Amino acid sequence: MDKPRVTIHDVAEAAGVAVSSVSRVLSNHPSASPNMKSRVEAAVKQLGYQPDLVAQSLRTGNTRTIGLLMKDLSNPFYGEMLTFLANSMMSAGYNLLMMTSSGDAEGDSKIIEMLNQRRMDGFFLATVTDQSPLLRKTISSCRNPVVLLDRDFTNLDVARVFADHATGVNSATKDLIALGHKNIALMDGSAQIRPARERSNGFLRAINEAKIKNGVGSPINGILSPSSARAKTRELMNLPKSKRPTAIITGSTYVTIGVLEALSDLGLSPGNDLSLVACDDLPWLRVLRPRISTVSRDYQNFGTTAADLMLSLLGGEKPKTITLPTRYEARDTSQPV
Amino acid sequence: MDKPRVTIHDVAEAAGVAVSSVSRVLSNHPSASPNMKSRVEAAVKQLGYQPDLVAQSLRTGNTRTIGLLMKDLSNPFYGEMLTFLANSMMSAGYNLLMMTSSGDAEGDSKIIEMLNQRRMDGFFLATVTDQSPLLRKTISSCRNPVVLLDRDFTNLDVARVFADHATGVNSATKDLIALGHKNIALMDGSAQIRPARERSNGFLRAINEAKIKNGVGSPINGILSPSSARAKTRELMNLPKSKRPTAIITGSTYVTIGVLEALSDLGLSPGNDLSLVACDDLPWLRVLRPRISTVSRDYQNFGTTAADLMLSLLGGEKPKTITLPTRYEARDTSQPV
DNA sequence: TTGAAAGCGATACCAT
DNA sequence: ATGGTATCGCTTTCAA
Repeated sequence: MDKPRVTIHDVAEAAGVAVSSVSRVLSNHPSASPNMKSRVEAAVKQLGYQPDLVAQSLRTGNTRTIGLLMKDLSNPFYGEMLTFLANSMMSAGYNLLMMTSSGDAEGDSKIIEMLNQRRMDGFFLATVTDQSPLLRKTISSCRNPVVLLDRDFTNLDVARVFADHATGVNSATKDLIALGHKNIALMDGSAQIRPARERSNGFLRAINEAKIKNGVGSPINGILSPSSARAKTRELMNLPKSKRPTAIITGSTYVTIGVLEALSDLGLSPGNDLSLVACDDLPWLRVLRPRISTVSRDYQNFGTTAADLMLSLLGGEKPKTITLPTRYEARDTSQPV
Repeated sequence: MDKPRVTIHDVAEAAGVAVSSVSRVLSNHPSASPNMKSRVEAAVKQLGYQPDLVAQSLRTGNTRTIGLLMKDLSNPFYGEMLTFLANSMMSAGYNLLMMTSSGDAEGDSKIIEMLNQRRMDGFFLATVTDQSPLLRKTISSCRNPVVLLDRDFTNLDVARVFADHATGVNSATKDLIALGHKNIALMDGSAQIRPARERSNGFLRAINEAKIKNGVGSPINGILSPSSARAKTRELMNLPKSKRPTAIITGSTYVTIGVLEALSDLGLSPGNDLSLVACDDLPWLRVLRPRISTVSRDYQNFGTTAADLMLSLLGGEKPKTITLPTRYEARDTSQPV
């Protein structure tokens, strides 16, 4: 039942050679006679020896493991993206130690420190905020390569993968304006992280360029669940007609779900009673009727790009920032006022 | 830039004490004078010392890390569930090393071996199949506690968390039969894993008890993507009327999406032209109209139950199997023939 | 080509 | 209560 662990010493003994020789054979060192090789390999096979990766890490100083921190594995976009990230890293021989964010900067900071203590070879970070000086400092203390996933700590010598949310939302907003909308609501999550800020930027740029005064006012941030999106939407739709939005742009999937629920509550139909653009084009959106207009990003591309970037850093290259496109696609719910 | 790592030796030297004393203070050993304590703590603080967890693992033999293997992080149910699993384990002081399945038994077997070499303190496994002797053998060689996530390797001394798919699907099927359906199709994923098999069982039990001969025949397995579900559905709906299903039960989210796409292609509306029951009640289903009948399981419950079970095993308790309920909820798409 | 031994950074036993 | 030292399992330098 409790078989003893077989170590490199056992192999050496069984083969009648020194441990250093065993190590050489196992790591394909050039100087190893065919005879030595076969003896060691026979012993390895016979004993079913498997190297202890913890000991190996302590000695060599690298773990071949990348730490990953993100807020929320249940976020559909990140879930999809992660599959590709993980697969790319795995086929390059790296593993992922995944941590879910605690929800605040102090907690995330602690997690990153822990990953450091575990000697991670690299870090993928999607922290809960990118505006915290504490987190900024903790990240700067990471001894190994860092790739930020759509987070924008400034003046940090790390790599970044961005999605160009601003351009996509800007196109969407411009299209809605061209369709005659003057009361457009952007409902989004936390402005503590880059994506929501970028969407705001793209949105406001279009509003300002068109020189309309947007009846709804500024982007609405801090909506973190379907239920709060639902409540907020009902509130908006009950405004006096002059301030009531004729179009809504939803920044995240959770918001989209809540908005759709609210519209259903109110007996309003998107595309008909108001226009709607959703950010993130997930599979289930394809089965909704009417077809909802979207601003989409490619999660496969995001995942593999982040992995490639990490691998280049591990290979000694310099950190850089890569921005991936987003695309506005008008469907049934982009309609004239 | 490349600051040297500060070790326990550095702390000992700075404090003018022995390394063993530093270790004692850090692990709250009873015999440590207040004076010693304060000297060490001062040195730790001054140097910013943080223990090396790799070295610690090698010495103590435990990593406080649980290995996790699953097919597909993008599977929405597992994504949601994982959040709760991860949070529970983290608050108990454990981390998760997450691996995505390679797609075949050999690959999964290799991954589990690797996790073993990394000295994981435990294993959460949702392998790509639970019918492989190779995998069975590899799992039995795990030295630390194993919790199977809805996988059913028999005669293995490990813990299991099951969802009672059979009962939920059985209720759904019975309801459809009561509504007059005699041609019911169950479309599902791989029968290599327990969930699809259980759904088949629950389905067939209802069919046989009702003594109807189901026009569609046996459950349809092996549907792994929306596109193949879409193709299969079109094929079914083009059958001669006597064999054409009047109701469909979809075993997974991917299948549900594909079926809905196909129905849209064919100009058929669920609830009206045929009945439909979907397994797994995800948030976005709530915004579809008509409301789709579902067989649901509680992902939060699944995640925390799995975590609690693992923690009990780590605490020395015996492995057991826990089965969690599923629930059939009739909505707008369970209609009379 | 091969073996002996030092060392990675901790913990814990054994003296004192 | 404290210090010295063996040990965890491996890699790598240094001699032979």
